[in-house]
Amino acid sequence: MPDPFVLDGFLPYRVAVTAGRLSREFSRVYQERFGLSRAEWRVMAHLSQEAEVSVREIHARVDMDKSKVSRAATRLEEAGIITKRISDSDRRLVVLGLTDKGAVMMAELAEAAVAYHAQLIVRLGPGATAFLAGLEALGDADGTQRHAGHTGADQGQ
Amino acid sequence: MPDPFVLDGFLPYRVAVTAGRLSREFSRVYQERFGLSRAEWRVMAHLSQEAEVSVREIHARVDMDKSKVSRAATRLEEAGIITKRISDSDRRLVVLGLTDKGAVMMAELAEAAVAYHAQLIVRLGPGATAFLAGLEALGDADGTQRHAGHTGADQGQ
DNA sequence: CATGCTTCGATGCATGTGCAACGATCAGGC
DNA sequence: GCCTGATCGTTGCACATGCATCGAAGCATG
Repeated sequence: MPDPFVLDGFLPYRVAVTAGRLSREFSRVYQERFGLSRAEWRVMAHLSQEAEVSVREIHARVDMDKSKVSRAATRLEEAGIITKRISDSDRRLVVLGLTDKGAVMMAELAEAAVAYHAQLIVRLGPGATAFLAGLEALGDADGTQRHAGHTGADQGQ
Repeated sequence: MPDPFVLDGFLPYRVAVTAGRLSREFSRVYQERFGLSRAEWRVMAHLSQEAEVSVREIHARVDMDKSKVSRAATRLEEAGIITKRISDSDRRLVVLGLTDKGAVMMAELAEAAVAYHAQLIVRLGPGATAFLAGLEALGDADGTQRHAGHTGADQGQ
């Protein structure tokens, strides 16, 4: 993209479109199969990484407002997929954890995720490593700029 | 990402987070300066590429529901930034165009966009080309799978 | 022209979302 | 202990979003 503005080459635009497509593509797995929303899937995914995660941790690490995390957690709890309990060390914290039912679901989801990811790597071909490095570069650069509090802006949609 | 599922390495997740960050970062320009929403900015951006664009064209080319495009266009028209008129050749089509005021705005926005894009290229360093190729690969692969009508699913998050 | 089918854009409606409170809790100074 | 300020999660509210639907218009066939 030289001087004139060319939308099709504008990076935020292209990344957003790609993100939307990938997200939508994979969403079929958790939506059609388990009826999970995207927010719910993200909470589940975090729980698959660590047995117990607080709402705050999820909120801090990704593009999800804390109210979004909170509501997703409530829905998942009502569905018997996760548990919510007050932390012993800090009673302001709400600690989330998978139920047995949730663990079974997550195992299946993880399998599907790994398969989908492998498929994407194939699409990327030999440039996969460079692509990941690019994401890192963009993400880190942003991390450098952010500091105190957060801007309050919102999600990508 | 080998066998176990690792969220931090999951591509749809990483791309979505990066997209959100870039989008939010650049959104300050059009939000704080012109009070545009993201949807409105996208419509404007399309109009900067071609003098006249129909709602359909914007909807077809990106992750925007036609109702989203329609409403964004209505707001922009009310703000005196764009014009809407019925196409002569096909009276179902609504053709959008920038007003003088809109053109001035877009000129400034384009300048900011070009500057921001250049900044991102710097962040990417020598891997920029490979990163763009990766986006292409992911996007095209998806494009290969889509064919007749569209799935109906929309927008990310 | 008449008929049936498709496409475009707008709109009603239910739901999701971000943001700003708010209560509860914690940490620190005194 | 008491007070002040900060942090965490929830909730109210206004608004955006997606989806289904609708009317208007095109397009094809006869």
